[in-house]
Amino acid sequence: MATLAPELLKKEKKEKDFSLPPLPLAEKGNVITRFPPEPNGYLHIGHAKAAIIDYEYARLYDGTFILRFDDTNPENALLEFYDAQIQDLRWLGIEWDLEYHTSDHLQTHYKLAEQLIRQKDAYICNCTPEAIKDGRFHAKSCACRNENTGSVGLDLWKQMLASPEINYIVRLRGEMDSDNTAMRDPTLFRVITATHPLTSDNYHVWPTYDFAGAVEDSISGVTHPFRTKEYELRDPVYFHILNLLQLRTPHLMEFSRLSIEGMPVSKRKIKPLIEQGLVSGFDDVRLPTLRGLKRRGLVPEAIKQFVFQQGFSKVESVVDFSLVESVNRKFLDPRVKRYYFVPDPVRLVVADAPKKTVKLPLHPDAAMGNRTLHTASIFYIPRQDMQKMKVGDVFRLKGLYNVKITNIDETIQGSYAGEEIIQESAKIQWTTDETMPLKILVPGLLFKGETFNPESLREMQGYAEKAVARLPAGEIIQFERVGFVRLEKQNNDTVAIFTHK
RNA sequence: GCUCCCGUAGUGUAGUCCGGCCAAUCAUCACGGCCUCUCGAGCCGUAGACUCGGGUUCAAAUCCCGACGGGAGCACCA
Repeated sequence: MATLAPELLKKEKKEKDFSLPPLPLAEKGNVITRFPPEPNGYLHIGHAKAAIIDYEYARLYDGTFILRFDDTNPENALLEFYDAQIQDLRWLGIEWDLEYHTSDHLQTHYKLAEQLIRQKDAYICNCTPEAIKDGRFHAKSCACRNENTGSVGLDLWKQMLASPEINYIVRLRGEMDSDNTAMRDPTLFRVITATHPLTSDNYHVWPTYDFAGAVEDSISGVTHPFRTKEYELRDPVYFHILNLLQLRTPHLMEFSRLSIEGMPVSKRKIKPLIEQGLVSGFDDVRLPTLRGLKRRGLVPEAIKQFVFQQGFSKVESVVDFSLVESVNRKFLDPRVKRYYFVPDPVRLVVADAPKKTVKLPLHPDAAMGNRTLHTASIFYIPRQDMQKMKVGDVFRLKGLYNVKITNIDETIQGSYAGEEIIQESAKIQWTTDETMPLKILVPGLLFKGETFNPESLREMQGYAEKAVARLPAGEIIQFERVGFVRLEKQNNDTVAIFTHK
């Protein structure tokens, strides 16, 4: 083949697909996956990774994909986030076959709990949290373990269900002497009296993640649940619970969390910044929340591809944002309109300027049409470019004609210097005196190491060409020689958010 | 402290299960060139890595042991 058609070999090598590795124990048509967010906040890039992997595997195997809200802690779940998360997922281009809430199934969970207690595989513990913690640390069990199970346990369980005043917990009879502390009789149910956004005050006994997660995965038919690595120690708990209940055990798998250098995802870090007014909210353009990324001009396809490129090993990685940028740029470049923006403008007067009407292409390659500009003798050009120039230099007003500099002062004086393109001359973007003043917000790294970077959001002031004023908010364009930006309305003003170069 | 997971260029990743075809893949970043009326895209090139130490073997990124480094868990959060 190498001798017959060497070009084929070459091409094969170049095409890199980021398709998912095959799933173990998977058959086409028989794969069910699930994405189980807790409705307690906005989705971020880490959630996106999980959701994309879950969703894409279901698709790859012609399977079923479930969106399940793990809302078993009424203190955390907030009504607004069910919807917000749905919107974020839709934006990502993810579709699900089934949607439900773990809180829909509390009665089932109660029945299973009862079964465990009856089997003496779970017990009611009324020790103090401190005692429990201490016991777990020292691998010592308490008296409740043997006393409050079976029929005695069942009785206490009924009391728990009957009154929120009975503040006991249900614990699994695991292995108190296990090396794995997760197995030292983990909590299965506890009393939480906060009002739940969906079930209101109807329930006050709530399953913990260990119980609810395992049970839901099993009874909803999930075949391949993925979770992040920090749950790995809880795998034995997961399987133990299902085995005791004689429920089907899915094929659990873990992958590492995805984090981006300088862009924290944790609410613990972000919330104080919002409260201090250092970031505008969870949709701040410096944040890796889906909303932040969207505002910044990241497109869902790019996020998806970025996730694929990361793969999903168990290696912890801190990705550089430039990897995200480059993927995004490849999506944006072919389909985004070009305009001129002049940062830090300086006035240019071309004394003998011919009056012209020019059509400038909206894209260098793609057929996107033109915008029309009328020029006279007044222009604005970037100060930075002018600082490199001296009297006598010739540069080109990009797409227009050449100008020879005759004087440099507060303003630049120039003279018309012909139309033909001079290969080695600078081509500089410009506006006429018909401009649109525009501010570009330039996001940087929110954190440098562990400390907040006070210069993480800079501003670039300048003039955009007038046509930009007619573009709809939300449009992403490229300002030539500046970078990609997304336009946004902020109190009746249009501002641009710098996406990346 | 104990337990578990992980360790390939600056960053991310393929390869590790089933040792040889790996003088190690691809991307990104950096640098240089070509192309282009953009500092974008495209094309070409340069630079850059198997954490360390032992062992097994004819042969180790790949298997074994140990160290070191990073992460996680020891919640009535998920």
